[in-house]
Amino acid sequence: MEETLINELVQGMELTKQLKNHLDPLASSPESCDFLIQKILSSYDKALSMLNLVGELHQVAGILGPSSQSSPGSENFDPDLNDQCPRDVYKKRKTLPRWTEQVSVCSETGLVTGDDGYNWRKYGQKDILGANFPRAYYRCTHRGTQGCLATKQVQRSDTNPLIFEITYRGRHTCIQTSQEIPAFASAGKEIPNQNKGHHHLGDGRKRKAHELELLSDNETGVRVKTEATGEIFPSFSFPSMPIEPESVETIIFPDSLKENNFFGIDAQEFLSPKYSESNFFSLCPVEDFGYIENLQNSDSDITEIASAPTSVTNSPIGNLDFSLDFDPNILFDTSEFFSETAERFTYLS
DNA sequence: TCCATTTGACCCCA
DNA sequence: TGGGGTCAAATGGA
Repeated sequence: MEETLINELVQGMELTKQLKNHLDPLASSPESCDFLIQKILSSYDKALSMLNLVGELHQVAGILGPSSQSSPGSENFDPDLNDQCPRDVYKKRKTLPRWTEQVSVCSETGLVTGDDGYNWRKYGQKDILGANFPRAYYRCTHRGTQGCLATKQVQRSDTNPLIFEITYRGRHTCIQTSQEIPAFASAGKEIPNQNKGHHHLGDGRKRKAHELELLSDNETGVRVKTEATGEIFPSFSFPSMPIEPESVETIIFPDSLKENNFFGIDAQEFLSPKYSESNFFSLCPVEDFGYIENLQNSDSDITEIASAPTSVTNSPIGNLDFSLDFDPNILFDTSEFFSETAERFTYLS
């Protein structure tokens, strides 16, 4: 916790320095300055939130075992969990912190891929009563090996099909290797314009990590606006460290990022008879920058979130192949920043 | 062969 | 008792 807190503060300081450099009107755009300001505010906000979270984390630590707090990201596997009766397991899971994100996309958007930096495995999908779209259930890949209890649920909003609600439950107690959390800066450089991309990670395996993708036959561009204010600005969050359980966040892809070709993107056909009528998209949430790192797709990724169990290949959305390559130099020195971010993700997990 | 996804069945709780 | 959440066998892809 302390280390993470320090990281946040250090990051805020670094960003402030970068912002200072950007204050030169000839060297920077107003968008990038806004972006940096938001990042700085976010860092300090999270640092403050961490201080307020201490009590909660103690509570969680009591549930998961002492190691979950004293050494986040280390061996936090609760050996008793698997041996417990199902009732106890359910009780534990119920007490895990939970928070929700709403990921929205504007209609003219293209595909956005990425993930939150963690490896998720889908373990179920269910039709929810009263909901037009099924809910997908994911859990951390490291559940078996490290006992990480983090799960998430992804469901498309009924009221606005362009909004996905992602409910996270439990914090990651697993160790995400550096290969699994590549630096964001590498995303734009190492994964440019991939066709039907299969992105190899450190372990050499293809990884299907993105839970949402956005498909469109229109020009790619993602913009997210906060529901509360409608204000459009770069807003990234760290669901790994929720400010408070049950909080709802909206992830926004700023125009500035779009203009800077922020995302390396692949698109693929979206196949679903149930949702093809409205050209449904699937997109990946971007939590901080860690989300954007693993840009990949697979044939199954799209359907796993938003498709009906029985898919038909009559989607009006054709094979798409577009990309947005982010030039990290436009905004700041990403290598340093994202290495810190990766470290923080590892730590938080 | 390994791993991820699918999906029907089961369990728990309101 | 029904719905939400999870399990686990079957299946498929690399």
